[in-house]
Amino acid sequence: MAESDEAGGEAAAMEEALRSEGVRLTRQRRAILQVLAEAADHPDAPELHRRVQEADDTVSLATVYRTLSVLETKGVVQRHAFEGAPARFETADAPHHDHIIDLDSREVIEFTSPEIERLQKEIARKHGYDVVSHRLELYCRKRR
Amino acid sequence: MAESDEAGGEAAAMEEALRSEGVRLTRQRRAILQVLAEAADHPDAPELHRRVQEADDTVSLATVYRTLSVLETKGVVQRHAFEGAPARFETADAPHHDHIIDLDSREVIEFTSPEIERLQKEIARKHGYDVVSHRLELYCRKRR
DNA sequence: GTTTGTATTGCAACTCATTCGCAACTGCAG
DNA sequence: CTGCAGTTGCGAATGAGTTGCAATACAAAC
Repeated sequence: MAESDEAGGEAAAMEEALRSEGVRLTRQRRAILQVLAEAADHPDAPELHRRVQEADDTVSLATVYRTLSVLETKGVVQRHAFEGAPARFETADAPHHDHIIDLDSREVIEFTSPEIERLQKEIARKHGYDVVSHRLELYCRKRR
Repeated sequence: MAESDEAGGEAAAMEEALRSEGVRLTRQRRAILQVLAEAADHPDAPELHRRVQEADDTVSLATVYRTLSVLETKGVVQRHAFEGAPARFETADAPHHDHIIDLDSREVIEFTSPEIERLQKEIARKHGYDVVSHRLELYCRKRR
């Protein structure tokens, strides 16, 4: 069970990070962290809620939203608001990356491009700005 | 009055485009097109509504939304949903471009980068995809 | 011009994702 | 163990945008 082992480790690491930030660890938050650590995809809040309830059906959707906000401000998860859809979440353990969204399956593929990052900084500087954050999404269809 | 002249011409061009698409031109739509043509910024729907009402206070917000949808599907305006804010609109007369969003003033600056476009296509192809559309936004602060 | 059939409008009610108020509960520092 | 500030569940509220419906107004045909 390599996957759940890793997920367990990841969840533990996130708990540690939160504890050191003074965030209280409740039963609900542990359950949510666990589900997030296990998720290989980019679930939205209701889907996360569904999965969490399989382990603990006392967790409310409001708490899922509230917890996601806390986790986001603590840098433990990332929120992505893709076009025309509710926000989706992923753990922030992987280094920065951008996304390809499959328009047919809604599947999300991650990619990085140091070259694009460099160009972005360059463009911003040319306009007198520093990049604080950016969003790059490619809405795609399978090539055939 | 170079600006309003241009705006007049742009509004007329949009009307023409719509007429040829079989879109009925109402008083309300003309007023909205006029305001859009005059806008140098990227207003959101309520702001557009405010401006339209200065010329014709019978136009409702619902009609502004409905008209924007029509204009978008006809390719006459572009909708941009920047992070944490209602959608903003601009006429689709200019060629494709991406955006820098000033986090302090909320001002929007347009830019293009053929180089980034090229890299995007390349990355998508590498993953077996064709890019249908994309979104690239740089959230920035003035450099100092 | 007048008629006419359909597209469009204004209004208010509705949706959807997300947030909030509040009383009850519970981690966890002491 | 206690105490209490941080959390939770519930349902109500929010904000952006959409929609049903009856009234209206384009614009094509007379």
